[in-house]
Amino acid sequence: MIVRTRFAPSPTGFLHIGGARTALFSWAFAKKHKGDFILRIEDTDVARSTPEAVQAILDGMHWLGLDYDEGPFYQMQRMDRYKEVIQKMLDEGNAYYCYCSREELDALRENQMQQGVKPRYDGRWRPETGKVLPQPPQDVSPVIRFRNPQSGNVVWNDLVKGEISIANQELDDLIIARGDGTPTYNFCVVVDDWEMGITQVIRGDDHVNNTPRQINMLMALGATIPQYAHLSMILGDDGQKLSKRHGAVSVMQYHEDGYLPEAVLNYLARLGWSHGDDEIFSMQQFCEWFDLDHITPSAAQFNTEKLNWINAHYIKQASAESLAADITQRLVKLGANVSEQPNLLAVINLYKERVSTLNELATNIAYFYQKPVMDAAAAEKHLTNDIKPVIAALAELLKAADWQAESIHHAINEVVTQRQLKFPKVAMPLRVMLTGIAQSPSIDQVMALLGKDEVLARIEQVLK
RNA sequence: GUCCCCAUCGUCUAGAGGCCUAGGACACCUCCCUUUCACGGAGGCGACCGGGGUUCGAAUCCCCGUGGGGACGCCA
Repeated sequence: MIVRTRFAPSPTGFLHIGGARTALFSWAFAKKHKGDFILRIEDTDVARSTPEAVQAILDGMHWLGLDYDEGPFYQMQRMDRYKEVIQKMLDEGNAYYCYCSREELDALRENQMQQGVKPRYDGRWRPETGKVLPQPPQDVSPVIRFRNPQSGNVVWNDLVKGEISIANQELDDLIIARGDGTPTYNFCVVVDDWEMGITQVIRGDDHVNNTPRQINMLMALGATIPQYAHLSMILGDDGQKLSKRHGAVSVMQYHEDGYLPEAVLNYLARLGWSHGDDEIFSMQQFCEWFDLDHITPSAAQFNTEKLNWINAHYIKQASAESLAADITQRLVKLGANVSEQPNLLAVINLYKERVSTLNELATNIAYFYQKPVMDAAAAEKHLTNDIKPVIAALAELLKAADWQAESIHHAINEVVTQRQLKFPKVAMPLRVMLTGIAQSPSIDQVMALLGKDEVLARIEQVLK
């Protein structure tokens, strides 16, 4: 049987890191088995769903390169079909009308909570043989409930968590259609997973408790039960739950912060899944290796430090050419004027092994394209009066120098030898004058790229 | 409260009863490289939640406890 997986977000916000990992695992599972990956937008909560959120999810998936074979399907466009199935369930006695008002239900729930029992519908409108139902009130438009079995257990072998068993007694008759006739989440999922032929449902483990209900409905409909794999959640850097209020960020924020999609993907792949000691691997490799057996059932804490390390790796590995367009944008954002010279590719190559994000890269090389911002502490420490004559002498030598890193190095060495100094004694003030800070790659290479005129101008600026 | 799930270094994890003196990675520390800072290289620190079983033998299986999380909506 062909594998068919799906990612089914509700468009109430951006694609966050947890959703991205769920999508990644579903996607990889389909790829691994040469199956289909389906995108389904669960937008039945009209009040909270927005087109902007749909777009944000699409953007996030596109940035990560998580392409889908089918969809996006929108549940709001499948209303007719849901209503047909509801009618079928009504006809077959698997569903029934319930005329309880919200107030009535609230009171029931509160009462049960107080008594310390699990709040659930008491079945007062559930038809039973020999039972006399109350007279339907005129002013209530009824909801439709699924007639859940009352005995036995629902058992499934979760592909991540192992066997899970829940007693039907713990379940109640859930609402599958609202008073206005629109179907609810648990029902739409059932119809869609069934009719879209989903073979493995890979989703967050906040859905574990929905699974027995869904299985019961699937069985009532005579549908094939898919396999389920419930992924545990991702905690924030601080070990706290990620929520809209606390720490949850869009995957697009990682783009903005200068992370490469391949780094985010690689990091996410290793969060909760492993393949021996392998840490760095391509998505192609991941799709070959991926399986559900090596997913941890426990929650994982997000670790930005490690993401940074992986990102640094991918930046190092990337060609300057592939980074140039992105870096240009970031430089412009920093207010730098990216001109022909110094050559951006050469500058990127000089710096890409030293940074862990693209923002860091852009920030670090900005001084090539705009006047350096002088770090006060560095200036005070290195731009001492006794060194200024030395630099002035060097400037004279440089004026005549052939502008190559090697000849620049020679010029500096000449001054260093003449004055009987250590190399850093000259290199450090130079570094601060030219870059504004006390850290940079080899100063001769920096100077070579910066250009003779600019170097002399910057030295002059400080000396005068 | 009720039900469900989870539990190995600070963090991500390896581990399917003997290969475990518990392995790798990030972080941290030391040293090396060096023109500063990084990068890189070599070392180091550091964990099986507790208690009972089962077994010749348990990080691995079972039970209890503890701790954490999730679910209990006319949200998804």
